[in-house]
Amino acid sequence: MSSPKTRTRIQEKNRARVLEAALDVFSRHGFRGATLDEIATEAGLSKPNLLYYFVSKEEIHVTLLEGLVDTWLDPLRDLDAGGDPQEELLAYVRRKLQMSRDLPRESRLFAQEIVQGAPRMKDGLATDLKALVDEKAEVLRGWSAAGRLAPVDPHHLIFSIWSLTQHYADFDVQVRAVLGEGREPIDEAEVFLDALFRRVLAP
Amino acid sequence: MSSPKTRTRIQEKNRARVLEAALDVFSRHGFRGATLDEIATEAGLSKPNLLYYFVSKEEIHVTLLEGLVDTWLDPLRDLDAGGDPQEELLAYVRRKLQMSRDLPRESRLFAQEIVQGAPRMKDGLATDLKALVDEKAEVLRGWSAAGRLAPVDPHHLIFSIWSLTQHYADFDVQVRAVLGEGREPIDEAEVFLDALFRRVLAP
DNA sequence: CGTGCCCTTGACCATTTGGTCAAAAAGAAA
DNA sequence: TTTCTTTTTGACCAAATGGTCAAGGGCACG
Repeated sequence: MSSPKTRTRIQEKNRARVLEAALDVFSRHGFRGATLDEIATEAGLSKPNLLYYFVSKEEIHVTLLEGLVDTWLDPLRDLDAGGDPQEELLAYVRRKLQMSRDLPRESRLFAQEIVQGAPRMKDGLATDLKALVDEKAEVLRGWSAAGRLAPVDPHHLIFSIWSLTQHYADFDVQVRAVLGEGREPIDEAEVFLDALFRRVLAP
Repeated sequence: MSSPKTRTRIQEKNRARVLEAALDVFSRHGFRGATLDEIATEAGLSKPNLLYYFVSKEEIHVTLLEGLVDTWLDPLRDLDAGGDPQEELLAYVRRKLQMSRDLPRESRLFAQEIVQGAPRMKDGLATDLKALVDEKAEVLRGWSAAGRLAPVDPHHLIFSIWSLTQHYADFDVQVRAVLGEGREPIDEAEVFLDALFRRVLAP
């Protein structure tokens, strides 16, 4: 009945501008640290105008987060139980690293939400996320049992992939500070992580 | 001359209480998201009283961060160039994981500062941190060259240790949500990471 | 026990913040 | 062009925020 479907061209465009600006601001300062003024300015709208498209600061944040979860899990969904275990997992690592390269703000937004205790998405974690991870963990367990993959805890293996790839987006400043100028962190990470996981995954 | 050394017992005690409370609040909400009122309340002091011990919100944050850097790097300093490569590095992993267990708030405070671009500690990163890491990276390179350690990029190896261990403090909510109740993430991580790094480090 | 210093606080302040509202401006439809 | 709806905004508001200040309370020490 009251499905919020039909959107004007203007609505479509301005909501997108708001979300784009909000992604920038939220990912830099976290939810509490972000201000509507800053988002509005960066979106090129007045504050009341911004609140014409989203009823509250929280709605913007939640909208952003919701849109993000799927994007975030897609690479894991693509893991094919019918494929070659090592190649499937190495491809997953590559896809996740690619996301750190292409969507660093999204990664940091996500990271901040989790670090701060995920007050606005705990449900999603314990349901959707857990369900998908459990499913894929079962696949990994099967591979291990069949001797096609090292006998490692599948959940922690998945954590290790998340952690190692997202690190290059979330801790970018630190990584660059330590490596010094002239080095391209993620290019190097691609080589490093490929070698690392080849060793880790071999049966 | 104007060294801020001599501190009353009361000063010592109340500064400590403030820092303790601030650690809690900053690690939960980040710098901008934290409020003096919240810190004051949690410290059991009035706001003006709090500002008697620290001149500003920023000074509290900086004090916290400064005190943290050393603690954070100590485990790496302990890496002994004279020891057995694999055992030295595995011990480093264990020490870092122990810090995730014992000092999760400190880890999250640190993480938030980095994720937000390290506006209050960029210098420290590019100087102190880089210097120590470069030094230890040289040790690792030597080990690799001598065939006592896998031939991996030493900087990225160190990043991988940071990332994999701190993940269990910083992303605790997510890890627990995915694992479900009744599992002790860091206990499991100890086993998992030991196995992982044995494979990664072997020459 | 008095004196001087350290500590504490209630009252206060300017600014910022998330959010409202009525009215004007700009489209869209006729 | 007229009418009706969608967008946009200036003015406004209550609450929160970082921070100040003068005055009162406590404590140590002679």
